[in-house]
Amino acid sequence: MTDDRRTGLPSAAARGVGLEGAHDRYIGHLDMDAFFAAVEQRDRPELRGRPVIVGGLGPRGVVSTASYEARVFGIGSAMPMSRARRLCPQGVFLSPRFSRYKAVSEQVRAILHNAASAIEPVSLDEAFFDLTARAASFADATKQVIAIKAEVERTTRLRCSVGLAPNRLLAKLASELAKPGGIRPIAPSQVRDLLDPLPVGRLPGVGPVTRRRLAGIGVQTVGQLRRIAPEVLVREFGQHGGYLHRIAHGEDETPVAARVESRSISREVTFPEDVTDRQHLEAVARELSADVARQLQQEKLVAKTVRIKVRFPDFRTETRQASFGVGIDSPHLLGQVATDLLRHRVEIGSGGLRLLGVGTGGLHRSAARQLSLFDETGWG
DNA sequence: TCTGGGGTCCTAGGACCC
DNA sequence: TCTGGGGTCCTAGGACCC
Repeated sequence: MTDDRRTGLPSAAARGVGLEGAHDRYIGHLDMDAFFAAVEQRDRPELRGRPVIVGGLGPRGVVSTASYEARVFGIGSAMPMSRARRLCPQGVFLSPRFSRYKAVSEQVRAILHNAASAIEPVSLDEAFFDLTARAASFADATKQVIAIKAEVERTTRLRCSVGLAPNRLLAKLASELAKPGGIRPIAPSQVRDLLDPLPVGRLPGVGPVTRRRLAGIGVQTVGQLRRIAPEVLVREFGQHGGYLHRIAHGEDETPVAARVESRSISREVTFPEDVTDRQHLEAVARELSADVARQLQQEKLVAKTVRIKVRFPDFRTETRQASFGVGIDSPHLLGQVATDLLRHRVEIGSGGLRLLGVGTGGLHRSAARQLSLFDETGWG
């Protein structure tokens, strides 16, 4: 913001170092419109203009993406598929084809890589990118964004929405405002007028729980949140309170930077029907472990903790974990630990389980990878 | 309406060590 | 015999995001 110096000490301290003299950044956020459904409609022209719903087709599936035609019926992401079918019986219901989406996503990322000094993918259909080092002014950055959007749409034959703003928070809000298919620059001078009327739930990081708690202290809009003293927010929400204060002011110094390494790798399944058979559950645990191990090895990582996750028919969810002094990546060992945890640390009642998951954490590079690093630097 | 699957980050309590 | 405080690691759960 242009008037950062106005607020005084607490927020300046909370923002951390390096702000003084920092000049405006030009941060972009690109979001593919109704991505999974749009890819299906692009690949199969007969689906164009029809309500297309992509998601899990089993009895317990949920909607991943609904095309704009389907949204007219009130269908949206995370909705149970059973409900979506009731709302729109004539809809076209499809299982996701992730490898297809991933290929498109890589095309988009390549374009962004080429155009920006840094990019940070958020998911298959979303990415932040930083034009600060490549643009002479906000107007110049806007021109570049127009070109980027055109290239993405020409290459993929899909529509996207793009936001441009001084930071990630605002860029993300901007791309939402740009939907569908638009470009929305937010200049620093516009920030307050734009934020103040928004409901707090529109801010990233404010979910249902925080929204309810904020409503409890009389806060419903960003403008109201902005007027709450930072000390009050910190007292109520701890660390998160400091974050709330900053985003209410439209402040976000987080850099655009691709994550280097996975912090956790996991697989889980929700069964079509609750499973009571222990043998079956243990077999599934071993399969999930093998999948996790495969990915660990692919990424040249080993795990120091192994975790299982169970969900009961009443939706209660529990986790159990075990840690080790050395890193693990073998499917057999992972499966052994997972089945042990399942057998000895969880009370599975007569109702069985509706979900079983195997996860790993405490990841670090495996020895093999370290050796190859030595090789690369000529020390091998 | 009946709730996926893949993640990230944070919190709080307890063990253990110095 | 009673009792410190800090640091780190582990565990379980939870909020949130796409």
